Amino acid sequence: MSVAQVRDVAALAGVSPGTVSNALNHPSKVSPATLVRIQAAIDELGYIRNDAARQLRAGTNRAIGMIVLDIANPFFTDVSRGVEDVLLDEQRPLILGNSAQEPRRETNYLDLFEQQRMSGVLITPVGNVLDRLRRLRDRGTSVVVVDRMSRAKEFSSVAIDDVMGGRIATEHLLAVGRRRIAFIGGPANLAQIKNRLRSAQAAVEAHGSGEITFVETESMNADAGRIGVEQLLALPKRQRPDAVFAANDLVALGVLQTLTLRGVHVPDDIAIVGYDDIDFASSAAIPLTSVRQPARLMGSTAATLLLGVIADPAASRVQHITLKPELVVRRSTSG
Amino acid sequence: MSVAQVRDVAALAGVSPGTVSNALNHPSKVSPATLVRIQAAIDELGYIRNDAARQLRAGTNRAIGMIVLDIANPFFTDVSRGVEDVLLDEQRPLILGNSAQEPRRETNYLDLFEQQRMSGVLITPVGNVLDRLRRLRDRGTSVVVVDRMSRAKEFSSVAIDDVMGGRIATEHLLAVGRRRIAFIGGPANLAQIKNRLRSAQAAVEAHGSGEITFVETESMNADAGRIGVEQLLALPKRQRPDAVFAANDLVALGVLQTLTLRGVHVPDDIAIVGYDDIDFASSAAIPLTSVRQPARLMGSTAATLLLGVIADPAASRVQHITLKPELVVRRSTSG
DNA sequence: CGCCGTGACTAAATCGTTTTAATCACCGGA
DNA sequence: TCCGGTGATTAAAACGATTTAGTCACGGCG
Repeated sequence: MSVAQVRDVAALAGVSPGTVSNALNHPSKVSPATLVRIQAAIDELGYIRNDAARQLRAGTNRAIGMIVLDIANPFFTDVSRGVEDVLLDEQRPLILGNSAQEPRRETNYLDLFEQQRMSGVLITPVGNVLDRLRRLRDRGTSVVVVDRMSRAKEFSSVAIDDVMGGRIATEHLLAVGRRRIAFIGGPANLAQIKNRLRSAQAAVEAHGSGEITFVETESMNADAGRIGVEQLLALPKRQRPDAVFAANDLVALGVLQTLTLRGVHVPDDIAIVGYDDIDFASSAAIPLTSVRQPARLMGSTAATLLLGVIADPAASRVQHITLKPELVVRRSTSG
Repeated sequence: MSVAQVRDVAALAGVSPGTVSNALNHPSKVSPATLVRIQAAIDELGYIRNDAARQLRAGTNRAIGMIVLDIANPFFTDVSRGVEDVLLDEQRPLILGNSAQEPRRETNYLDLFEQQRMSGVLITPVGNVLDRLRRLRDRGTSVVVVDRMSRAKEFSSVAIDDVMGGRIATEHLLAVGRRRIAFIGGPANLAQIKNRLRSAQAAVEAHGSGEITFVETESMNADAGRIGVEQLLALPKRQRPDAVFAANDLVALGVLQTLTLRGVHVPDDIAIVGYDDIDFASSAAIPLTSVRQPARLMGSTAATLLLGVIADPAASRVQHITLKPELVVRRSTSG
């Protein structure tokens, strides 16, 4: 009995363990007088409930699990902030997992969440986890997909309109007179990449003049941007693009740095549009024009949606919420 | 029996629940033949162990909890990466909590970890949590303090030598001919700030010429840098510093952006040294000289230390490991 | 006066595993 | 032949809470 248990508290307060449990979980069922006696006993013994035992008997874990693509990307930490905003009020702990875009790690976290019988899971999927998500749902864990329209449409989701994002970025570049646009990002099979690229192409076609080339990268960090833009600089000068549309701001910053180093002027020679509008976009020495994604709002929306499903899994119908991005114009496109 | 349990698996495999448990936890005690039968049954039923029950009986939660100061700061995500590197091999889940420098949130996470009977906790404390940490230890949860020398010396810790960091940054500025140095950061009561500032002052004194002014800020992000440097630009030109030593890279980036906007040349007019050497430091358009902190190494070291304590809480003695920072010179101080 | 409802509390069952102690068959050595 | 040891398995206890089904006293009402 190195650590206090309900029975110790009960003994000290002169009641039964059941009453202590009621005091903790259903205070209205206990008389005010004993309530204070029990509280005093708890304080004196420094009692902390054993959550495993509670969970086993109660059958439910209040915690919410979340799996993000890349915790090093400020965009995702912003999303998690939005989730926390909502969960904190509900007194529900958030367990944050980082898949780092590796399916193996994603699976590890899904295993963990499944073993823990989480009440809910928020996920930006990387691998093919549809079956896993179904199984989670069948076991009573509610699921909401974040930042990616769930393909099977059977899970509620919150996403940001990538088609619109691709369009407004491209239209802006066209409006400031750019015609040869390079889209840098990847891998190409990511839904986000596909949508943004496709709608950029559509925007160019609608405009009637201009062209888009696709420079595919393996990942989406600053190094990828550096490598991608080197390919463009290797081209003969007249074939070079006059604008870069980067798949996210990390890539854009890599591009910006390399161009500056090479003496290419931004935006006069090459304009740059990024994506996400992370904090660093505005603190770059040449502030980045970027497609702002309401990351925090997406997080809080997803969390609210999830709580709804948890409250009544049967009644709540599947919803797909799409938020609108917004172009933030800065010096990198309008010198 | 909506979800499969050990007894279902046992029934299907034609063995007892105890044998299934052994197959899962002590495979060597089970004959190879039944091992495969049990595995087949598990696969067929899609059995997932109930971790609450396991934990209750086994008395131990394999998970490690970690509380960081600010998940939006790349420095801390790097630290967590280092922790993950180690834990992944050990098959131990990492539960990441963000205190966001708010004592209330820190306490929430400590409550959670205590209720869950975590086997270990890594923490960069914000509030006064010494009593809480002691209680955790007394209940069998091992504790290691990260990035801050634990004051009471009773918990093992890993930190990075701030005194040395302040010194090498300052010596570098002096070596490239700077004499009027402004230190921007805060709040002043943070141990890190104190140490870095004090040793910078010591370095100037040792050098014999030069001076340091302290511009205190409320927090340590890009906005703080912008605000801080505006104060300096308001000074008459001859009183302006010729170098800025920023308390971290976020601050430095804010400084850099403002100076560039105002037409002040970096590094000719004002040189800048940052701290942390986050990825964005090198992708800034004028790459930042910065004091590199081995964040990932600190994370992995802390995790290894923690695993040692967990393995044998009694035998392992308290250790305080101090890692060395390293100056990375880039264009912001050497045009 | 008898009955029922109610508020406060308790004893005991229960959650799903892991662990302990026991059983059983089999083998080798004395 | 008997005994001890070993390997594989099982039955049952145990973990620490919550919940269920009472028990008990009390008071109001017909």
